[in-house]
Amino acid sequence: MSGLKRGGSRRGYHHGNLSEALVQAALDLIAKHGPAGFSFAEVTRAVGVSPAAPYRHYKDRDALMADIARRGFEMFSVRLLQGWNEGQPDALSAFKAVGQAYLAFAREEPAYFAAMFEARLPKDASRELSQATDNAFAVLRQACEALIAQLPAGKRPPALMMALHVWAMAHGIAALFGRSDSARRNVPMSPEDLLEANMLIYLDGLGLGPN
Amino acid sequence: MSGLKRGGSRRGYHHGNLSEALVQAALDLIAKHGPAGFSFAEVTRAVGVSPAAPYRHYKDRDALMADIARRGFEMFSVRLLQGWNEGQPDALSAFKAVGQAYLAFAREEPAYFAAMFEARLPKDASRELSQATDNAFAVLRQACEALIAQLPAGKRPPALMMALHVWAMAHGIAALFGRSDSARRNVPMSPEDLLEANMLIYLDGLGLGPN
DNA sequence: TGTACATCAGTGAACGCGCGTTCACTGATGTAC
DNA sequence: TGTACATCAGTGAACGCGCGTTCACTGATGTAC
Repeated sequence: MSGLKRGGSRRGYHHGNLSEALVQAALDLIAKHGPAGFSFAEVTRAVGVSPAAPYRHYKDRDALMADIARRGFEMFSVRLLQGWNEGQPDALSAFKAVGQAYLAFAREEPAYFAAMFEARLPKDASRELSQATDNAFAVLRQACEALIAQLPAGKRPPALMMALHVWAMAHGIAALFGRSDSARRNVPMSPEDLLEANMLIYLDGLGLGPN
Repeated sequence: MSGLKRGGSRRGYHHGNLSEALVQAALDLIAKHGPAGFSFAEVTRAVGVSPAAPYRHYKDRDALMADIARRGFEMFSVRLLQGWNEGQPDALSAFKAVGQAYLAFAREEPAYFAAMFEARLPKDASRELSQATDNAFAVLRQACEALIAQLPAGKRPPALMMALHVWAMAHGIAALFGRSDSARRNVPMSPEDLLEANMLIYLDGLGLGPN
């Protein structure tokens, strides 16, 4: 319990939870104006601290952005894992739930989603960010491996390829049709239905159809 | 031949082709720093005109951006149509070529691609932009319809849904793995191979496999 | 063909503004004894 | 328990800069007669 103040009482000279508050304020601004749509200065004003305060916690704007993306990927991994639910009640249902979790995250956390995929962070922004990204992908891959295991040995696609396909399908639909914040092309199907149909047809093509 | 000067001689008081030059300069900057990474002022400096000059041609930065996106979608339609090549030599090959054209465009014209899909333009930015977007999608849909026609009448999926799926697959792969400009996740397959495999499995699932 | 005039397209100076970053500072907290 | 001191986290004023936008202007072009 590092003598930090709790509950955001925010009365004293010390904020107590500034880096957390900076992240939240940045997320608000990203949700409103996109990943490029906030300034370091604007964030300090939203939090109510001096413009020099963030430098105690982040080297610069990009470091804050990378931290937000890292947190995003960590939340994302959790959501995908919850969707997977250890493959229960059966692998196929759990697999669909992973796809739905992908779309739900894009819709419910547009600011994180933008920070993760549209912030143009340098690939080597931080070790932690790379790790968090890999972890999220590992969930997709794990789900694919469980489905692949249901196929006869001679007909199994590479799990890596399948995971990349699933990622691309979910991401394509999320990016094009599944964002609530910015105005996207509207189509006469929900992103959820669209993705489920897409994945079912794809799985059918792999021999994982209802047979 | 509206008395415009040609060849960018750019000696006189009048530029002669300023709006074109502004677009090109903006594309250069977008390629380097992303869709949010250029300012009106920076563009005028690159072109070598006064900071007030663009206002004769564009109301503001967003209007320039929308014009760039419109041009991008028009080029995009042409490239996709070339890929389709009127369904020659056969519908399946032509269909794959459309997918490859999608990826080629994302790779070769990252600035246009970013302006089209990542600039967060308001959906009603301009009538011309909406029209150009619709035209590009119509090419995908047309290709899907040709393939669907090969299926027996009872087994035909809705062309709109199929076109949306194809768009999502191509876009997902392009956005995640197919951009040369920004550092993206690298994987041990080319985006082209990845997309071709994805589409083949999908088509197989629709009953359009090699049989 | 020549001339007067209207229109067009770019000028350049100016403005107020918000930005990122620095600096010496100071209040609050933690710790050694 | 009390006191002295070190460390930490936020201050607030200041800086130079590039931005978008405006304005009256002027050079170049097109056209009517």
